[in-house]
Amino acid sequence: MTVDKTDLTDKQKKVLDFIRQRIGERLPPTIREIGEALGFKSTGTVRDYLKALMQKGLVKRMNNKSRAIELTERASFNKIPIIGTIMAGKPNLAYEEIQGYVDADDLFLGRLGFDDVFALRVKGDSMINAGILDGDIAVIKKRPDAGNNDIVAALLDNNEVTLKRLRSKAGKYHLEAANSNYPPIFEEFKVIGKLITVIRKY
Amino acid sequence: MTVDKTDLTDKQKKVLDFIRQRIGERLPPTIREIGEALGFKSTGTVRDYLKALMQKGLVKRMNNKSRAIELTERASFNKIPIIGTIMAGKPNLAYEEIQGYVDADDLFLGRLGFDDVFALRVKGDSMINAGILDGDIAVIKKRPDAGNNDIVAALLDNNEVTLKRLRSKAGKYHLEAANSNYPPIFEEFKVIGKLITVIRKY
DNA sequence: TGACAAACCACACATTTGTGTGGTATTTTG
DNA sequence: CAAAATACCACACAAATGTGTGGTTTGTCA
Repeated sequence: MTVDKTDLTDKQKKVLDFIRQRIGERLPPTIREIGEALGFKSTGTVRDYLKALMQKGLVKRMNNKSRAIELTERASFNKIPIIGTIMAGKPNLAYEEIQGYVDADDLFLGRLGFDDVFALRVKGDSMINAGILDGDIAVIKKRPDAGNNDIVAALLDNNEVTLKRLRSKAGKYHLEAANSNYPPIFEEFKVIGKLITVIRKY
Repeated sequence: MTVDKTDLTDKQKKVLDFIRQRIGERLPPTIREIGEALGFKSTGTVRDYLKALMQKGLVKRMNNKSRAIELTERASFNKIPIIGTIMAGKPNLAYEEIQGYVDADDLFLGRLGFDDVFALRVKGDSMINAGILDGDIAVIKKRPDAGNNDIVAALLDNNEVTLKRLRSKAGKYHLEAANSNYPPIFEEFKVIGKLITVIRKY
């Protein structure tokens, strides 16, 4: 019986979000800080919530230690999910085939809302002349202000997601590989997001 | 009057390192946790150290809040300093011309000792065929186990630091660019470190 | 020499923080 | 319907934690 994030009640989500926010900002909160922030007048109330979140496996704690609240990986939003690979993407980017996580940090991502950011593992050599290699991690920002010459993740008609450079010619956009072996794409496509960071590990 | 890290005494460095370690692992420590870890029998001792570190601008605190110890950017080792540029490096990698910081995280770097890791901004196109472009950030691990075919940061005789691929031929090592416009380097050189990560921000 | 900083200690005290017990009311579920 | 979960509260208590005062010793610097 796996526990799903959707098992959480709205209020439990709010508590979890607050903890996540505080951990991201600085420090995990104390029980009373949680209560004050969310309007609970009793520490017992907060403890009830923490108990629920622990039972659902989203939170870990240490006894008798102040602020010793941790998010489990499942609950953590410091980690951007790596969804599928760029050449074999799904039309909707459901968090179904998460391959792993990339740690996001403000310095890399400029303090973005994590909801709008995800990462894809690049497959293939179609962007090789832009210095993007097979196996690289492409960090993409959704619903972007993508414009001419930006590198974008685009959804094609055949439900493939591909990373290409966006070009405009005579008012019409098309996609261009950075590899002369690949022809430009003039078919219908939808821009999913804009490439903001590339990471390669050796 | 700028404060330099070298202003710190050895003991102060140890305290700072411990705080940094704990923040990286999980939570900032309490005063007593610092004392226990470093063998101080009095909370007053630890407070003296925190006071010194605060005066030197390396640490910030909040009053009456448990574990409310923060490292300032200058002291933070979650941030890897970007030292100079790869083409204009200095023979000793003193932390003198730090251009900025890169956030390191275990997921990117695999929980390395930060002392051994630094970053360089790549200048030039000599590694372009390895997908390393002008302006990229190259994360380097010092004193490495670099071997044949690894990309390394190497110190040349003319005191330049350069990023190249290490090649062995007939038992002798030389450096090779990933760009046919640049000839291989057979002169004397010293391997400083090995490339472990490349980061590119758009 | 005297002033000062570094590097410690002891200990009392205030405040913060976590824990535990025992409630009430409402909603969900078998 | 009864049981369980959710969603709260009050309050006492213990433990953890930060603060403050007042020391000692050692070495450096002017």
